[in-house]
Amino acid sequence: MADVVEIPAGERAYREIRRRIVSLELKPNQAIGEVFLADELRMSRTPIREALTRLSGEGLVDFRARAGTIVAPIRLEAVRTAQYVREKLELAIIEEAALTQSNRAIFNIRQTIEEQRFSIAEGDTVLFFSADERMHRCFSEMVGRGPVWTIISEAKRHMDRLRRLSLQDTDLNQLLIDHENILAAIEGGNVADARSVLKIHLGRVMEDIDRLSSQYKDYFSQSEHNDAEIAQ
Amino acid sequence: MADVVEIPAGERAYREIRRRIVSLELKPNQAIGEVFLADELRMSRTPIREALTRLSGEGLVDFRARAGTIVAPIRLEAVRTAQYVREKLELAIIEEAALTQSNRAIFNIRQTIEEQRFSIAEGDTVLFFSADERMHRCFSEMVGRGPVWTIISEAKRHMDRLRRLSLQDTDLNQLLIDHENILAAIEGGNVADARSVLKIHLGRVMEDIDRLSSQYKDYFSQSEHNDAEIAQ
DNA sequence: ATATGTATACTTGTATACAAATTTTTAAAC
DNA sequence: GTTTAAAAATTTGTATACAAGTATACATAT
Repeated sequence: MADVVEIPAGERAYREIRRRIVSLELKPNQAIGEVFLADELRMSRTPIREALTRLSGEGLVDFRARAGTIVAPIRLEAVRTAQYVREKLELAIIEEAALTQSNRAIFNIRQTIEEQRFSIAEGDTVLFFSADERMHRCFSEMVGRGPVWTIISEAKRHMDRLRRLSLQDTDLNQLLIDHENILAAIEGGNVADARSVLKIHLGRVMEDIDRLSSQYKDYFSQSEHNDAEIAQ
Repeated sequence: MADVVEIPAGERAYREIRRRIVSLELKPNQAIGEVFLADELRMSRTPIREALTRLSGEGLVDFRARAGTIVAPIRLEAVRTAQYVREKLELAIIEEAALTQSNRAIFNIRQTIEEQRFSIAEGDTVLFFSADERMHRCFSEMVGRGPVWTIISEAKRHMDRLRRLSLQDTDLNQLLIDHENILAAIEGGNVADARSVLKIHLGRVMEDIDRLSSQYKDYFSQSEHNDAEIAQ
């Protein structure tokens, strides 16, 4: 008997608000009152508050005590950190991947690549990036490091919003070619190639930062000295 | 005029409960009712709930809908992931550190090492590990990657509880020697040494896992297939 | 026109009340 | 003694009420 599980309001709120933030439907620095969201999502303030609390922990929402809540600005420092973390971890993973021979994994990766090709033909950029995510996750999973992708993914949230901004002018075909080359290197067991192609590939994301951060100036944090606090 | 800022109840609850969890004052798998905590910390359930929500996001607390809340068991999978992430990131950082010459940073590191020596003499293991943390953070900061340590630190929380378990039988002097060797390698600009010593050093933490996980069996998760969920 | 002080409206922080689900206890039947 | 069923107690999930701080609008003085 399949138990139909009712998704709790707090969970729904969390997912929906996060979706709106990373999709830029809610813009960085935009004020989001709790009553507004509660009204919008048809629930009381309590689950909304739970969702905002979680999002605040992830750095996507900033509380300003009794003065309002805002979508966190894109912090270039956080983007820079995410890029560093991602590069170090994913390079280590791709290295192991190239040393692993798994037909199953190769098949999965190829499938996401085909999906990317399709999404380019359709002009569906959102689908492209979701397939892209799946592919990178495959790399981690094929070497038994699935949870590492979760860590990368969390560190990457701020970067994801930046990526959204550059969606229009990104050359998706180039990214697709990168992906094919990475897959080829993995299949061929060519560690050096896998590393170098991936490194270049990951670097492309950072290329447009200067342009974007001046074009969408009010989406970014100005101070630059807002570090996430951490009590030992 | 120095504004005396009142720390909000939710924040106090979060810090206190987290402290009790990582210090093993609250034991893994132990039930922690919201009313109990509210009574204990002299506040209502609302800020307690906020704290637990945040801790749940960090994987230190598990909610079981309407059936109670527990301190999350130590998940060996999470420990393994933390070890991997830490090693890859910190090795990259120590490499850069060895290539950086900063008297200021060297001084800071040496100071934490002296503090460690003092804490061993005093038999204060808690102080030792807090100085240890500060030292590792110094490495990140001296190469301009402070926020990376935050990421490591978060990934590391499960490992921290395991470490607490092994406090008694750990040879702190050996760890101190490791630290001195790492510092020497950094000062000498010896990248290879810095890497290899740190790698061995980080590996020591994992040595006692088998013994501990059978000795304190009920502190650990049994299933081993509890991955943190992540919606793309 | 600009600056300043005050009142008002708004927003979050916290407490409390209530609903819904789960676990535990209790009782009964076998 | 064991199993089953029902009832009670416990626990979280959500809504609402209220408290307290913040920002805004407005009047006033310069």
